Amino acid sequence: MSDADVELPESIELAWGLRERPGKGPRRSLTMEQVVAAGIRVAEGDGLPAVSMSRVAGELGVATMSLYRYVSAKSDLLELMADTAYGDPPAPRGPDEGWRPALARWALANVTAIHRHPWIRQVPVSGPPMGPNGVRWMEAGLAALRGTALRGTERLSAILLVSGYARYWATLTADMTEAAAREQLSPEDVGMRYWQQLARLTRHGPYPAIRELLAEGAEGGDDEEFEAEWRFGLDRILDGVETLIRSRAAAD
Amino acid sequence: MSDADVELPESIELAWGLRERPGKGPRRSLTMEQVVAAGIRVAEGDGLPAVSMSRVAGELGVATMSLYRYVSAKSDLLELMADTAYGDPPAPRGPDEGWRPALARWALANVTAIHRHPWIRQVPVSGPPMGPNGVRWMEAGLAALRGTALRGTERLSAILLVSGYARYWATLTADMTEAAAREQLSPEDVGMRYWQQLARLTRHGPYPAIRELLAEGAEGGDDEEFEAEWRFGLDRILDGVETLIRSRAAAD
DNA sequence: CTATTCTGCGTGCACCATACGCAGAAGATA
DNA sequence: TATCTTCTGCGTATGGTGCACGCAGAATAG
Repeated sequence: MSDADVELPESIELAWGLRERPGKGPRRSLTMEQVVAAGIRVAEGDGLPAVSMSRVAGELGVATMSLYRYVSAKSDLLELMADTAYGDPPAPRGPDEGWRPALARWALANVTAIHRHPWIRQVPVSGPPMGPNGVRWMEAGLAALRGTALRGTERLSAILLVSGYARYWATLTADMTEAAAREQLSPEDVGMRYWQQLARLTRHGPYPAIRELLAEGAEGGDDEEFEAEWRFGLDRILDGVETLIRSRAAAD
Repeated sequence: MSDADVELPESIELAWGLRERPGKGPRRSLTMEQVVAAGIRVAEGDGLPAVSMSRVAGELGVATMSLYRYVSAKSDLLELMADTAYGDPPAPRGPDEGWRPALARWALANVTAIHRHPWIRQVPVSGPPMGPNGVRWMEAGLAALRGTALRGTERLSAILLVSGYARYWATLTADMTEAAAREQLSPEDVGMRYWQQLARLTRHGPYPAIRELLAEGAEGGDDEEFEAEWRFGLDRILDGVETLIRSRAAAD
């Protein structure tokens, strides 16, 4: 099975620059980068819902349908936008760096990337990463675990786990921040309000565990608290990975 | 601060049945349940994109705009649909059941719920759970961790972590299954094809960790392999939680 | 019996993704 | 140089979308 003739989706080939310019026909007046950049500009300014084909085309001064010469559907454009927005992965694991701090850095970089472009989280994921940056992030994540006793598929599962958590976390916090901004409140207030609402809903009825939680005093959301909750989840995952690595190492 | 007068979003109040029928005016001809059920029926049959206000209204034999007497925006309807589709949480932790099997059951129930209604994963989450079922699931998750040495916020973080992973995992597998069905392939083939595509893209260039992974033989996706990867992630998380519980217990 | 309030819903608006096909540009071939 | 082939941008058209607005009439309160 030779890899040379594996078929690739059109927009992926374009994004990787694997497409030779066809001999005939007029020159293209746009580049893929320009189209994607225009989409990002719109999303950055007015949010993902504002990204319509006509709006993006307007941004570039071309007709709406011209975009379909670069992208086979809107979803393609969105995917490429997300890939571009992730940007460069964090620096690879240094020679003296352990897998754990390296993976923690990688996880944080995931969160930062989403927070820098909050609209990313609304781009529906439609499969494993194939864009140039997505693959580079994958490489960086796997590199953090090189040399450990983990098998290949386990390494992959581990970084999928971490990135899933990071995405989930970034989504949650970005949602709260946006809700707060929309209603001219502080994020702390939004958190507080949620606890009050939950308290009202669960005051009566079979919710002992929730009431126990609320009674403990729900200090809802100053910045350190946020940070602490992120660390909590991440540390749980990394502890789990460490447990496995140790047991693997002990078995050899 | 009395909880009694905390303001709640309109559709939430309606869903919890906290709204007394106003004296005046004509009787409503529909119930919230009917509207939500109609939306679910459409999503179930033709996918979430097919859920338009007019389509749902048609399903009920009423005019499009009538729905807005029950729901303040389409996003409200989607949220309520998701809440309803989650259905009953799994059975609470039994008296002889440890926290770990209980939480594992809860995690699996999350996955099952999404797989049973795959469109759920395309409903954008816009905040912490407030629907009746969402809160009940929360209660069940917290209950699994009652009696452990964990603090309240830690318990919450832990179940958020688990449910985030479950959602992420269910999304990934559902995406693959749908892609396979759409192209008349088996899920194994779709996985295999991805590895081939990745191999082609990373054949040249700075991707040593990925090539190492691919060289190890990427047995892509029979059912046990799937199951094993799910267990991998879940066990990592639970190991992490266990580590913390042990250290807390030792400290006392 | 009247005033009030809430109902379902018809109309209208702005906007959306994208199928189709055409005129003309550019290189390939003769 | 002339013709052919292919690819370009894009105008037009289709069949949707969510939802603001306001009206006629139903039901209850006083």
